[in-house]
Amino acid sequence: MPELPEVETTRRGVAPHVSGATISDVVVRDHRLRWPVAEDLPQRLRGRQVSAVDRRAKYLLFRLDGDTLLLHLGMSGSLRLVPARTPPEPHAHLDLVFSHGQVLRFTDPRRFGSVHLAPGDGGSHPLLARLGPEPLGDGFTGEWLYQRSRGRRQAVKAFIMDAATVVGVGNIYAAEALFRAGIHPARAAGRVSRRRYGELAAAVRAVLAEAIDAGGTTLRDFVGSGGRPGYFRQSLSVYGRAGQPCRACGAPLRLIQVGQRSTCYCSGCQR
DNA sequence: CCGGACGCCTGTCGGC
DNA sequence: TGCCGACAGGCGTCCG
Repeated sequence: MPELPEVETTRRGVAPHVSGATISDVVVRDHRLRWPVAEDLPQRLRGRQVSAVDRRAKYLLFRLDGDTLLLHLGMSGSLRLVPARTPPEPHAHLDLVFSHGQVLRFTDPRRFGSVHLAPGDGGSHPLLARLGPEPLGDGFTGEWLYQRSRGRRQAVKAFIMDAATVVGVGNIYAAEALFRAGIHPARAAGRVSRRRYGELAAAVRAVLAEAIDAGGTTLRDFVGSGGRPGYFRQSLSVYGRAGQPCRACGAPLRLIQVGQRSTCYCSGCQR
């Protein structure tokens, strides 16, 4: 489900309700996530205060005193704030129960999500240690993409979906950014010019920022922490529109496989 | 080092 | 109606 805009939407929804709140209990209904939930997680979290909720890549970071709880939503995960004693729906695997009476509930049918408690700011955790720059931060530029891509034969779409290149760009927003930049998704990363990487970096930033403003993209079941869907879907130019006419040139949008992922693009607008 | 394939899960949808 | 395969917003790991 979630790429960076959906995770950021979740963060913004959750943070005001849990920042400064104390975890009174942790309920783990199913330990079988992407990695098994640590058996001692409840005892290590109980009684601790959340000072802030941050985000790095697609991870939510719950700041505790000296530690950080890393939470990844995987493909189908979502976080909801619900009143205490709300009966759990199917796949509600984890609850953080707060002393103020609200429960932060993690629901994830496919169980590709994960929860880890890491020391310090979490930055040295193996899952975070090798991540590339944030797309909305200063470290992400066309020049960075250009330098990093020299000599690489990998498709440019797979290249920008690699978290070592830039974090947070998944299948939807990679397709959208490439459309905006006019770059064919299967073009070798090493054969994209410096000028076009400048345009691609700008397109990635713009599409992510717009999607955040819209509360993310809801394809089926994504909802923000308050239960509202994102409405960026109506702004998608290519993702999910195979066979439909390009809004720019009218040509039917094509569907191909790039790096084992379905990829929609316009053969007229993207070269 | 690089890049491609695979696997982890459940739910949904289209075709027969 | 039922079954069956394909596919889905991610990503770590393995292998050549």
